[in-house]
Amino acid sequence: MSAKKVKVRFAPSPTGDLHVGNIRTALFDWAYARHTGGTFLFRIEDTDTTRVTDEYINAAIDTLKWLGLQWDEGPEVGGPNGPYLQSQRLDIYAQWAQKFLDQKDAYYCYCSPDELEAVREEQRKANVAPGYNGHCRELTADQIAAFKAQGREGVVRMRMPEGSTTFVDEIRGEVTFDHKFVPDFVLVRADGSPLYTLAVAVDDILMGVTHVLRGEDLLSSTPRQIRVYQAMGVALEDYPVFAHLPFVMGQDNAKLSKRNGEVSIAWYREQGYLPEAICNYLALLGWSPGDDRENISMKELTELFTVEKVHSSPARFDMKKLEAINGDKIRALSVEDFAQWTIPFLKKAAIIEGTDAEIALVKQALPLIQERIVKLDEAPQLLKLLFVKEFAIDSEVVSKVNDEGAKSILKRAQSELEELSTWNHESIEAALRASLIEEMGLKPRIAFTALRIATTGSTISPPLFESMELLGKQACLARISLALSL
RNA sequence: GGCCCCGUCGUCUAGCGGCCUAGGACUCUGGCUUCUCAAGCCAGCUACGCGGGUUCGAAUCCCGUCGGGGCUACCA
Repeated sequence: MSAKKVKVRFAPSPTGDLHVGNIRTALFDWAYARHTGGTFLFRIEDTDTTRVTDEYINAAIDTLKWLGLQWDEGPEVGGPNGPYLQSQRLDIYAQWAQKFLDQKDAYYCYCSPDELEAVREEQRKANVAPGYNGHCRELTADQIAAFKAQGREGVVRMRMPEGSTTFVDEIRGEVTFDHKFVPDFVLVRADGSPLYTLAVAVDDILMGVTHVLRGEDLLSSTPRQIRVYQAMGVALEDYPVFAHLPFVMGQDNAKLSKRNGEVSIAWYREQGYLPEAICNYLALLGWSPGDDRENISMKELTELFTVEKVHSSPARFDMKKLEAINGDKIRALSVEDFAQWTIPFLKKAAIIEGTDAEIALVKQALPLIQERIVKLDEAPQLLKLLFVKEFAIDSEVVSKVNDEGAKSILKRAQSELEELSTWNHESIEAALRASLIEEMGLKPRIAFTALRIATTGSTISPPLFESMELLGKQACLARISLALSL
């Protein structure tokens, strides 16, 4: 391998929201670029105008930023090899296509889609490898004129010579494709627009990409890219290094889809997964540092990541493990960072409006829930007891504080708490234990459950005494009175 | 069908000829702790797809087989 500076590209085709598989690829691309001190290039492959939209392009840019996968060249930041949207590079592809035609590496093909499909159908019936049959390979000028007279617009097709293509995949080793199974492929549509096969190869060369780390679904298209390099006159040593990453599969061993798990990163963001957790988890799918380490920061990933440690076998996506890692990352957050992440979720759930007083209370309460949640979107449910205007006990547990036993507990607690001069969780707990547990002889579980329901409205809450402290004496007593009046 | 890729606990993985009666993590089960829920701690279950070789010795090398996946577009 040459000593030239590494340049890795992430080049999605935004035909939808970026999904788990895309992100895993982006993460590895980014990590490899950072590990080697190279350049991370971000390119948008929007040659399929029927499927790519501006909305998806913007979402992709936004997602990469949110994840912290900062690119050195690409949309918004620019760079020496722009533009980085293929839709803005059409003239470049047209020039190369023309050059290939001039060199006779490519030719016009006038077969209609229906005719091609008919050929393929015949091949399937005859049990022959389906593919272009070379019908228009050697058309004469007269034949071309005849097609044009019929009003046909030709596509530009690349001529695949006889023989085979062998390349070294950094993950899989040497791979060979016999050209018998790589038919002449289309570079330019009849409407003059380029296809992936043309654009990807031209751009990787023109942009100086040294390493192509991409999904294994593109493995079998590699001989076609190499054919374009040859037609471009690229020297062998200037071909990029290929490494095809294994798939991320869904729970049922099918490709990840809506059916077998949420795939859109936007969904994970809304659920309250931290980017660091997503990246940490995804890093472990198809790669490992080689030892038992699993808690890996972004910085550590850039230090540890090598292509040699990437697997060749596909990995299944496991939401449970992601949740576990997310919980770990949440617990590791400073209160300040945890607050910054959580406040938007509280606002969105209309638990708080965002006043200074609310924020101050939130920050006091957050340590109580930090080890109790796995996703940020669980925070509103646990904290709402501190902020609700119209307090009400959850209907399904109301019956538990309705009976005489519960009322006697609440009455005693009420009188004890009214007497309390110092209002903090230590004093509250001390007073209640002395009266309810020791004097009344109640089991803590019984006594505090009744009180928990009365003051927090639920059987599940942050720690009781700390919650009462934050709620305040007045509110606590008001809620206990309310429960007693039921 | 053809071509290509892949195959260690349920899942992610460690392992690159002897350290393996196969290690870690998640999940699950049981227990401890406990004001609920968590967190934490302890314990347990469960794997080298199968069949042949090579070798003193194979999860590790070779062959076959079975299984899974991708591609087979004027998608990427």
